[in-house]
Amino acid sequence: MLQINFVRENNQKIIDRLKARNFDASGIVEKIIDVDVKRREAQKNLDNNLAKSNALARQIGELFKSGKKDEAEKVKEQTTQLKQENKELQKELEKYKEEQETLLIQLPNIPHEAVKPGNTEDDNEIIFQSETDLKYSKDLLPHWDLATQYDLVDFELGNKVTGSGFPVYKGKGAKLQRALVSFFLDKAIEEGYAEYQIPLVVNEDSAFGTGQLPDKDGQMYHIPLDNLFLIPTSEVPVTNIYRDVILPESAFPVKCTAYSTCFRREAGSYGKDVRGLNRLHQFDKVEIVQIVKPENSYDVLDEMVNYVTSLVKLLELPYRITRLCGGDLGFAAAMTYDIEVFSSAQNKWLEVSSISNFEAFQANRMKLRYRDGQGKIHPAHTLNGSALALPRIVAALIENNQHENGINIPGALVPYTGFDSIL
RNA sequence: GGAGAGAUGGCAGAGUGGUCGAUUGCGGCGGUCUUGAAAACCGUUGAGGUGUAACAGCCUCCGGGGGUUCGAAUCCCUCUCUCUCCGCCA
Repeated sequence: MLQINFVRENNQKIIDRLKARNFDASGIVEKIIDVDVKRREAQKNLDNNLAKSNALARQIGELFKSGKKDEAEKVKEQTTQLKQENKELQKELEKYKEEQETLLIQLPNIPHEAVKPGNTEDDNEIIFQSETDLKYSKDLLPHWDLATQYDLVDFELGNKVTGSGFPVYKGKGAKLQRALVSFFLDKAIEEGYAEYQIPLVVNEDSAFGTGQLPDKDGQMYHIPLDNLFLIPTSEVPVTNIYRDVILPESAFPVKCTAYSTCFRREAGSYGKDVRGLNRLHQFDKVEIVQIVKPENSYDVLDEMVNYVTSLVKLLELPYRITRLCGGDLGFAAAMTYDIEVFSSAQNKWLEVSSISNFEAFQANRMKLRYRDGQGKIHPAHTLNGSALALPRIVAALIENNQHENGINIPGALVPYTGFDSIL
C-alpha cells in the first residue's frame, strides 16, 4: 500500500508510472486526493470540538472538587450540544477514513523506473540465458512419464486421496524432495539466512500484510470455521513476523529462510501448463526473505538473484533470468526477476523462482518500520524469493538427466539423496 | 470440550471514575566520574493524526468493537487472544 502522504505529493508520478502496468490510476488518485482533503477537514473539526469538550469536562471536575455543584450543573448543559456534534463529526471522519483506505488498497505498487511496460510474460526482458547443449528431442520423456516409469510420483493416488494437483511422492521421488529441501536450507544458512519453521495457516491480518488479501482472495484455501488461510508461500508467515515492528538500524539486514509446503487454489488454471508437476495445488518450497534499509534494497535484490542463480548452477540446470514487464508484475512488487530452468522434454522454460523487491509496499501495510540514526521512523523495504520451488526443479532434473537406463543425480545433491542415480 | 484467571509503554509491573499518555523498576540513549570499562549519580526515552518553514499547540490510542458518564486504563456489554487446572491426544 502506498502512503497517503506519498500519494498526495506524487500523484502525477504515480499515474505515469502505473501506466507501465497498464493500470489507469487517474480516477482512483483523483478520488484519493479529494477524500484526503475532506478527511483532514473533518479531522480538524473533530479535534477542535474534542478540545472544547475536554476543557469543559476539566472545568466541571474542578467545580465539583471545590463544592460548587450548581455551577458545575450549569456548565454541564453546555456539553450536550458538543457531544451530539462530536458524534456526527466522528461518523463523518470514519466514513472518509474508510473511503481513503478502500481506495489506497486498490493501488498496486509503482514499478521501478527500469521496469519495461508490457502486457504479458511475452514482454518480459531476458536478462541472461545460459548456453546449453541440451536440446529438445522427441526421444526424451516428459517428467510425468519418467515419474511413473521409475515410480517416483503417483498422480493417480493423489487424485484418489485428495484430488488433482496433490501428487503422492514415492520412494526415491520422496527422498529426492527431502534432499532438495535440506540442500536448499543448508545453502541458505551458509548464505547468512536464519532458518525458521512457520505455521502453514495464517490469519487475516497476515494475509493482508503481505498483500494476498484482498487482491488474491480466491487464490488461497480458506478455513471459514476459524477464518484462517493456508499459506500460498512462506513469505506470508515469515514477513509477518515483523508486522507492527519498529526495527533498530542495527538489525539490518534481516535475512530469513523457511521451508514450507505451499497451497494454491490456482483457480482458472487449466490445459497443458498444469500437466504433471508443472502446476500443483500443493508443493514444497524454500523461501528467502530480507528486510533492509531502503537505500540498499536494489543491491540486495541483485544479491538475491545471484544467490538463487548459484543454486540452479549447482544443480547443473540450464537457466535464464527474466525481468518482468509492468503487466506481469505482481500487485505488491516494484521489480521482479524470474529464474526459469529449461525442461528439455517439454521444450520450455519453467519458472522456479520469483525474486521481488516490494520496496515499502508491504511494510506500509504491515507497519514494518525502522528507526534511523536521528530517531526518525521510516518504512523498511522487504524482498523475497523462492530458493527454490521444488516440483519444477524435480521435473527439470529428471527430464534433463534421463538416459537410456535411468536418471542421474547431480553431484551436489548426492550427499543429500544418498544415491547418484535412479534406475 | 469443561472450569477459572488475565490482556497496560521494549520488558517487568502499579494504577478501579477527574490534569493518567499513564507511578516505579529493568533495558535503551545522553552526560558526570574514569587512562578505559564497570559501579554510582544526573538527565532522557511510546505510536499515530492534525498543524508548522521548523518548533509549539491540539486530538487519538492502556487487546478489538460498542455502551454508560460532563469526564473511563478504571464501570457495563461483546468479540478475540493468552495463561492455569481438568478431559482428549501426536
